[in-house]
Amino acid sequence: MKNRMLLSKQGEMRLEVTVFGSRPILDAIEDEALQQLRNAACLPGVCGLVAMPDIHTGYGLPIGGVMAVDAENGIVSPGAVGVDINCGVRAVSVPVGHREIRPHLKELLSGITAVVGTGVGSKTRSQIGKVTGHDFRRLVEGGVPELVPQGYATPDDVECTEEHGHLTPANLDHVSQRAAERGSGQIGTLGSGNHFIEIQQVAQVYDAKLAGPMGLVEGQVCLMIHCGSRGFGEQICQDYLRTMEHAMARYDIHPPTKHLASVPINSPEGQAYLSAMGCAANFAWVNRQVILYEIRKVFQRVLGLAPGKLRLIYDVCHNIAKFEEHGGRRLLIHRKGATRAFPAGHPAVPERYRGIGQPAIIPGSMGTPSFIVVGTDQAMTEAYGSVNHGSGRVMSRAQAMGKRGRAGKISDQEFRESMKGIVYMSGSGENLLDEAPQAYKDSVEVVDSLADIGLVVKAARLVPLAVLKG
DNA sequence: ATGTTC
Repeated sequence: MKNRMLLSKQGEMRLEVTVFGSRPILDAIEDEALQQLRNAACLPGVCGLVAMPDIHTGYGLPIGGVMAVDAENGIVSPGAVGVDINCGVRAVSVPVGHREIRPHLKELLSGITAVVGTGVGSKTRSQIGKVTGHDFRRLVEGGVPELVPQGYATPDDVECTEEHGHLTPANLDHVSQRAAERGSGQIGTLGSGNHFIEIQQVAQVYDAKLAGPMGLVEGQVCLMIHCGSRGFGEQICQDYLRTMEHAMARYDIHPPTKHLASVPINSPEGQAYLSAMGCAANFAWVNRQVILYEIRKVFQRVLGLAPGKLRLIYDVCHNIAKFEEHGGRRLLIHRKGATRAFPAGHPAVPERYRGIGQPAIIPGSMGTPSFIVVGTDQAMTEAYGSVNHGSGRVMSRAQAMGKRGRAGKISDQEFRESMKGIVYMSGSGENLLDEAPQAYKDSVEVVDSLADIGLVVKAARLVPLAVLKG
């Protein structure tokens, strides 16, 4: 089968696993990532497991993994959701030509850094992100719709966010005090690592029927925000990994590694995790919304653009577990570094996109193209309505930066060459080599390896003009 | 990803 590899059923595996990718991509996948897939295939109630071409080794399930579990008899596993719960991306169309915006890129980036905290441990700078107590509970339990009454989100923003920016169940009573303390000062912050805010140019529209409803026009500007649930989601993940490690033996669950600690979905611990995970998911959507609100104000000040002109195309998460129906069965779909991309006609797709399919946003690495694609029936059948979430690393952070003498260090000159013509700033104030384009697979090849077999249809390719790295 | 080794 073209662009697919099967990991055959062996040992305790309950099923075979499909990995998508071109031949060169499949050949280069780390053995450890494949072993992580085989391990996950042993978990109770697992009824489907696939991996995307941006697969690489993670904690528990590899990044790029999609694990479907029977909703009645299956387990839930924090390691199959990811540490950064509802890490995700939103894309925004900006009705300005790229030539028009170029002289203002530096001013826009520095304007954004003044209101959006960046770097490890960054704290809220946005006035509207500074919430505590009851207000914090309201936001993480209610999500983006809670921002509408004060005008921090529009009904249109809500409509164009996955799950309308509000996942249930979400009850803060299932979140530790420590997680709430870490999270309450971090709404409206970018964080670090591969998180970024990028101003882009629409380099190519592949299909006007798809790009039209998204407001994407060749030569015009587009904006991307990539971040997650910060210390809040991380603490929730760590808390429940620990809880489940201790509880799972009571349920006679013995995964091949504790990194895949799991409990039954229908256990008190499983239900509590899903409710806490819901809070983290809502936190992340609120986080991206507050950042967009602040960015709209910066664009208004610098370019005189009314806030309503920056239209949210879509907001997708790529680290989450959600109940969905596939093939007549109710399943808990764990997507870890994988993006939901439902096809045309699916009721969860906003009305304006119902005829074309849900936009999925696939960022490249810093300096390389990003894509907006739509899901297909093929992706629904073969991958539980999922596509890749990015390019996927080929080099660890430590390798890229040459830490502890590790091989593979990218030279400063090589990095500068790849970033030619792009304005970039780092919120962390450190070197940017860990996120250099050379540390990632080629985003074009990754997306094409799915497009070539009909799992996605490309709407547009976007290239960076200015990047704020977290 | 992450107050980056509770």
